[in-house]
Amino acid sequence: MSGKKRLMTIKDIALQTGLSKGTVDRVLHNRGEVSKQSYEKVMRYIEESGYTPNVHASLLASGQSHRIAALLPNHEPGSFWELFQNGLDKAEENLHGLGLSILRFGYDQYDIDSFRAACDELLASAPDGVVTAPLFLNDTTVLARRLQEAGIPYVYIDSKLEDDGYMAYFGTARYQSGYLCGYLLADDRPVNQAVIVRIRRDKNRLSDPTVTRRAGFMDFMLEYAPDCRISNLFIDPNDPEDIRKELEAFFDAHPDVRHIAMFNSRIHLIVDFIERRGLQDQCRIIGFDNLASNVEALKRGTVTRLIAQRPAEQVVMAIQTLSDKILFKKDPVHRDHYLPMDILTRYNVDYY
Amino acid sequence: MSGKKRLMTIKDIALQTGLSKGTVDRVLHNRGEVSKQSYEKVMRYIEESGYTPNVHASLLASGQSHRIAALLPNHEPGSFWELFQNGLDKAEENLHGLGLSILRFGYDQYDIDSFRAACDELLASAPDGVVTAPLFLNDTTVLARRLQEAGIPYVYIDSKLEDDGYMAYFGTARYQSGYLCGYLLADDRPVNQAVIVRIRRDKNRLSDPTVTRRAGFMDFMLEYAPDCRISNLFIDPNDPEDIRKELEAFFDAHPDVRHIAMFNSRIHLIVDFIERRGLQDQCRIIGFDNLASNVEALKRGTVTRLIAQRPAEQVVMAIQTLSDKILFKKDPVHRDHYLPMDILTRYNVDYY
DNA sequence: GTGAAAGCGCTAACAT
DNA sequence: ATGTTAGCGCTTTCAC
Repeated sequence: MSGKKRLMTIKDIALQTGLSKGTVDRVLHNRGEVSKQSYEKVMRYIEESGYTPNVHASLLASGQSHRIAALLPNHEPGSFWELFQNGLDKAEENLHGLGLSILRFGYDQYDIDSFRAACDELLASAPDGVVTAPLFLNDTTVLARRLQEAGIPYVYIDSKLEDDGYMAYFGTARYQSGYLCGYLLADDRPVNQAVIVRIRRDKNRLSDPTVTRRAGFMDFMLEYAPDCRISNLFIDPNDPEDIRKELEAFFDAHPDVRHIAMFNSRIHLIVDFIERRGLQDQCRIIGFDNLASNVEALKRGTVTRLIAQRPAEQVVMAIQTLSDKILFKKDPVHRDHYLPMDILTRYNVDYY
Repeated sequence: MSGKKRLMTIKDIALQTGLSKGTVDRVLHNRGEVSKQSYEKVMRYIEESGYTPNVHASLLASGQSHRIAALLPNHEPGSFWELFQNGLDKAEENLHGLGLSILRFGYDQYDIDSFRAACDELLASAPDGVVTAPLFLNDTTVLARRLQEAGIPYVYIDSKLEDDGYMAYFGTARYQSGYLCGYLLADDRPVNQAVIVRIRRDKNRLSDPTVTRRAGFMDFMLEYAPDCRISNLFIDPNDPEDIRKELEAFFDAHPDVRHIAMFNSRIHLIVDFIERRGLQDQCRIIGFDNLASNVEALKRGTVTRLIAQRPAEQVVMAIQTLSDKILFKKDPVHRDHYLPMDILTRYNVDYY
């Protein structure tokens, strides 16, 4: 087994072109200090021969260990952001032995000062690459600018800013995911009434993914169920009593509503009420994201569908992209990567 | 940027233990020819210090190029097996420069002799790892035994044999995918009649994925729509005229059937008929696999849902697993990997 | 049983 | 602008 098929090396190229290894290396890395003539001779030969550099030798010789910084909100157990941390753990495995490590920077997503402090720490650590999810729009823009100035590549996940300096983005298409939500809720059956449950809060400066999703949802409904009356109901996520009261009042006033959607990851908040009121078998309920509590409700049959956006995969791919850049100088082919919106039912969720 | 954090090397170990690099290496690789005393001194120091070998140096020094053999049916364009070839292409990119290459062995899935010939070729090439999808059950078992004897690790994709020697399996849960198909077809609405369209053919010795899927489907229906009359309709995939005739006869005899399922990748075969007869807006049609022709029909709205099984990802993960084993001696944590069954609708299919 | 030394393919510093 | 050279950490041969 294991053939010893000797592949071409820069030494071969040097020999064939009558130049030295050093010059070939300069060409390969666009380091300049090479005559146009030599440059072209080498390039031509490389293309003809299909030479590929030996990654192991390259990495060994340059012998550096690199670090990727991950800037994400602190996560309570079972929350949306924990799904991303799982991705970080997974990515870290892949990096093992490749001379790459991950530095994690956390902050309180409701405290902009903690975010700023984390940014400062991050920059002070002088990483070779950064992955982050833009939550504080303005301050992330500031961070982006500082990273650009330092020549540090950065990748957005979950959502992106249009700052033109990011190397890549991994996330889902939000408008489309709202549209899909409409389809899953209302396609193929008459729907006269529906309710969108929303979070009542002051969202000072925070990016809100649900706005775009709601737009997609409304457009679907406008087209396919134009006569459907769509209500909006606001709840306080941190006050179970408020949730109960609001839902109760709503369903007392609208006893015929059987279609419910929520555009954030908190569909689990209403599950308790639905089950207490015995509505679970009559309602079609669509939510987002495979948090443990959401998945439980899906498997019980209370939640009808979850639309999930592969948070861990977003992180893994972001880190992969950064390590390709850092180690192999490979740029991503595309900049924006819209990952699949997975439709989860009680019968396929176990395989995700 | 880029820290030069020097990690520990075997040289350090040699210095600290008062031995030489050579002896340390012998210990690290259990090559024997080392006194018990030295062996233990080294082992102890390694554990204390948490030394990790530098993979790049190791691979560079041993300087071998390895090969992974892929044994898959030849693929007509647009067919199920072509999706796997895409995975091979993708995997090959990742291997580039890692000293790993892929050898492809094809065969005619309806000609067992061509399969046997391919097996012989494969073994003659003495690869370092093998990935294959078991179609000819008996002969794949033979291959598996020969690979075991040769000490060559092999990975199954798409389906697996219970031969106890395979290193890993990547595929979907078939029974569950059939059950899911039933759910997508019949949940949440009354269904009195349904038809399963099947392929009429002689399946000599071939593994048939649809058997298990059908079982899952029937179990779902038995539980949730016990009164539904389920017909089976057989068509010849290579004879469009036969398809038209059979479908026509069926729908003339059962004009009220509005629910259709197919458990292989050929749902596209019936699309033409459905559209000609103008049934597309009245039928709920579920098929498997994201072949281009299936996806087109999904996007037009004729096919309602596709259940897809990530064929390319199966291949990529299989190759990844093999290369981890071959290059880094890493064994997979799990043996069997059931990949998600993706539910594709016209509104999320573009993101897959 | 152990040590010394050459060399894997590449990088980078230093000559020229 | 180009060539030379000394490693990077490990494997492997060969001598002792």
